[in-house]
Amino acid sequence: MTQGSAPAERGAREQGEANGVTRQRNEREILAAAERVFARHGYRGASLQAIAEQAGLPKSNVLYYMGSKRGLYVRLLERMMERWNALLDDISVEDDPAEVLEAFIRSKMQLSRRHPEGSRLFAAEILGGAPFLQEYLRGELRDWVEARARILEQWAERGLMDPVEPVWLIFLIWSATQHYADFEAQVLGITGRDALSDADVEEITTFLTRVILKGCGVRSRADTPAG
Amino acid sequence: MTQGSAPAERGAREQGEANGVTRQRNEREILAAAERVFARHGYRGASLQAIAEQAGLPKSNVLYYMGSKRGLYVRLLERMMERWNALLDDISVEDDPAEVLEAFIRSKMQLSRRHPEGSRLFAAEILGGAPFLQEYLRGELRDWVEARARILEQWAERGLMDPVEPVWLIFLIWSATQHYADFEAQVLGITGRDALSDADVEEITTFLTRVILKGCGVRSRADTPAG
DNA sequence: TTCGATATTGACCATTCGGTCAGGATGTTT
DNA sequence: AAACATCCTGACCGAATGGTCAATATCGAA
Repeated sequence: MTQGSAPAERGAREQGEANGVTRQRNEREILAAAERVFARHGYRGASLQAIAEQAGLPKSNVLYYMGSKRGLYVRLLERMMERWNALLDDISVEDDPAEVLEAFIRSKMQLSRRHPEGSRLFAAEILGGAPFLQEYLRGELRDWVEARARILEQWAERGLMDPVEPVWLIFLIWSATQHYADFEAQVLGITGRDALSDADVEEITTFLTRVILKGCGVRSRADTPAG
Repeated sequence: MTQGSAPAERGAREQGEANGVTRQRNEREILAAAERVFARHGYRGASLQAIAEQAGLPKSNVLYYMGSKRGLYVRLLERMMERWNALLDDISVEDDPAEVLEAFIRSKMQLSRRHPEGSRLFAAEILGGAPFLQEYLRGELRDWVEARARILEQWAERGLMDPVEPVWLIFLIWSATQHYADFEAQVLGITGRDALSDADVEEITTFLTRVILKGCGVRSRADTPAG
């Protein structure tokens, strides 16, 4: 269950050049199917058979493309981490807190909406104790949080927002936005909908932005249009 | 994967009377072990072998007590739902919004802290599309939410808080509190701790209460001690 | 001590798991 | 057409899966 070094899988090795259309399509299909199955059942609970069926390919073919179950899983996690890392990559103390926080909430919400399966895959991994992501959490992601936490602190010092613990605030935003992907089944069951519409998502985003910004004492243009 | 009616399992049937000490202890041990394993790996990913090992019993004995994997799982879910249902069971429009909301956040936080495995078990179930809990979500829980939503609306009408969409607010509180159980691995990895102390939990609870109450325009005694 | 009920568990079963491999299909280059 | 490399997949493997069952062990009541 640790990550270790890739054991030189037989197939699927840097065929970026000699790629056919079929290969690309199959690979895409497998990744999409695997994301669904892993998200739904977790690493152990997912079976290559189920993934193959959803991808419309024989199991052997999946292994031919991906080498191993573990390799496939790691690849999916890495793809999700890339999407994640692209979030809010360049902010500085000079930026407007209201704008940045709203952009954060909005982009995080969109990430959950655009990639619900990937979001759930990530959630399942963390839920299981993050066996494959320990290193990432204690390294990259920790630095990411620290850097943004310092900016939030400086905003507080300048009186642009309340002096709240920045890390708890970041967690609050993460959890609130992630919720609508990870707990989709619950949200839909309780609200009695088949799916969340774009309008729903926009409404929720507005709600979260308003409550969280106001809750942290961030001066938002919406609240003080003439100030 | 649907719930259906229990198929009259062979063993473990209303032995509430003729119970020995051993039975009680074994049952408790099995349930605790199963909760851990199901929480970590989900329903499909969990194995009776692993549960039996963690409970210090042979696999056959686990089946003797619990009848089947499915039965064991459902029993755990029901136990968790009972704990959940006990939350905030009696509130009325006459109550003080600040007090009620703080009590909600605090008790939900304590539930996640006291039963982290159960909390993660529930999360895994929802993550997988809630195959066993559809009925509960669309029935009991939905009513629970509706009832509280109406009270929140009335508070807003009376000007005791901002007119926010109550359901989104309830989801916000759920997600923010649940986060510290479900994403514990992430929280610990990022904050660099081995575990969250009581003091940490108290600090987080205070933070959440302050931000959310302020964010919804609820007048809290902490903010206006002389008002 | 005897005896019926309950508790316990090792052996076993059919099925599914991730993964291997030989060999045929396909396609590109000469 | 010949030769070569890549692609594809059915058959198969040992291990693990949830579950059954018969045999044994344990224990309270007679």
